[in-house]
Amino acid sequence: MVVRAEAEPPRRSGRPRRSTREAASGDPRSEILAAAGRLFAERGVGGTTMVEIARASGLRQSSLYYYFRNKGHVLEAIVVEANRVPLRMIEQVREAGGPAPVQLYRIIRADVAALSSLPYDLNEIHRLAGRDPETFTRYWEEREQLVDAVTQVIRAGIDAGELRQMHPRLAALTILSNDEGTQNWLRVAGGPTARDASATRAGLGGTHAIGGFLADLVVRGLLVDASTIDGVRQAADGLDATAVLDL
Amino acid sequence: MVVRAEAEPPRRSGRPRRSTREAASGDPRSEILAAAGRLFAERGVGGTTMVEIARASGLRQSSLYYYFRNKGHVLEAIVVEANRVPLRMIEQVREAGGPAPVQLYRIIRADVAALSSLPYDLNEIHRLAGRDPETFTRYWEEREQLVDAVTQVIRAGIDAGELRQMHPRLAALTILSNDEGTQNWLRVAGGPTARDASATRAGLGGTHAIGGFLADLVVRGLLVDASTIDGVRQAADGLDATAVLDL
DNA sequence: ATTATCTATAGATCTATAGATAATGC
DNA sequence: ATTATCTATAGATCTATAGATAATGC
Repeated sequence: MVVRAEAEPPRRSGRPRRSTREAASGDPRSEILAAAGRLFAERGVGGTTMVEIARASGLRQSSLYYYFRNKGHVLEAIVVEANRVPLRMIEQVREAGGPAPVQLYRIIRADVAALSSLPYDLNEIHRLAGRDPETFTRYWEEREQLVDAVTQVIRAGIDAGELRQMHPRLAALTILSNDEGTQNWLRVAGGPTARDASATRAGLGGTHAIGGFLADLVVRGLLVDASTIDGVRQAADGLDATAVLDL
Repeated sequence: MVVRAEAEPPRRSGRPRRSTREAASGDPRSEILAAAGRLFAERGVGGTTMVEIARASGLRQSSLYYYFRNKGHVLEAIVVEANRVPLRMIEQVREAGGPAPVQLYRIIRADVAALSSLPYDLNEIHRLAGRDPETFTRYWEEREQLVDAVTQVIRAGIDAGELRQMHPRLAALTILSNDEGTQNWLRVAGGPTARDASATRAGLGGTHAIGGFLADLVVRGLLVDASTIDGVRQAADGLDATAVLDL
């Protein structure tokens, strides 16, 4: 009898892969999605082929069809996550409570960080999801929830007299689109290559600093009394350092 | 393959088109670029074929190659315009002079309007231009000029004590990316269909109002004395109503 | 037997070139 | 003759299915 050398985690069976390089992380489904996400972000969905996704996940092209009916379904699986991350984040912030401006500050900063760690370009997801509403119904519903949640925080701030009188939904949409715009230039910032981009990010103080700058700018712009921004920032930092550090 | 020189009168000869529908506006080159721009924005570059571009410009697929060597060159021709419009606009604003915050206000509002009238998605252009720096050298140079111009306005404002102490380039990048983020949601805002999007735009007061909101928000966030925003807005409106109305 | 992969391939594009053709201009 | 378009098509993909195969599990 041969003694098995390694402890086997969620061991699968089936014919072994030809290519041993790549992959090896978790389950193939997730590997495929991760690889596809990276490629979609880099080359766009239309510019990415199943062969490329396969190669990037250590499989042969046809093996992808064991997990996904076609490229559209790969995209859909990715997109489902797109709103989830920010949505969960906002809920946490709202549960933690505190004044509306503080919540807003934390939401913006966390959103920038969350978006810039996404493996794909949200703006492209928007475009694609807009083109095929049938498939992406769920996406648009959750997107709506996201806008609603931010709108409510803003409305609460207005009612409390902390934020200026304004159109809350317009403000919410503007804020979210600012975050997404920021994600976009964090991706390409400063020039063509990824090296330049990360150098620029670093030069400007990193994602956290950039998100902080945007949060500062926006919240200050919304406050009735702009001079209270320092207190808001400190309160937001305080909370970040404890309850929701993991964001 | 004879490429036509930069002729001045729009000459008309050659075999007649099969399809009389569509086109007919100016020279074929511009028609192709306009059609391609629309399609690229809608479906992405990778998701657009030469057949589709041809059909949309009233030609047969192969006829496109009379004007452009390949799809990449069509894209390049479009991209060249991408920074030009905002760049020209910023120059005009700077020439018109006035306090930095007023200039900034006008730049933001005009930029949002300019971007949302572009026939393609700037964010995708960024991504594509980032992937092929060789072809898009000119694009990145002009993009850099754009960032520089805004940076200088901000620096002037800081020096004059009108704007808060901050990292001018970070602020400039943030502002430009906000404008672009706004373009993006103006495109898809509120949901899947174009009808919804324009309804949402209208419901929120139109492009001008949205740009105004963003300008208000950002400039207020940057001002040393936030209460001066009303004067800034009025000054910006005053100038808009005279010198640079055409923006 | 079940599972996860592979190889092979048809059918469907899509690109880019070659060469024909229908106008106007000389 | 020159120009702008057309038709036709080779060659290059790319997708998605069929069917084979190599593991483990029973």
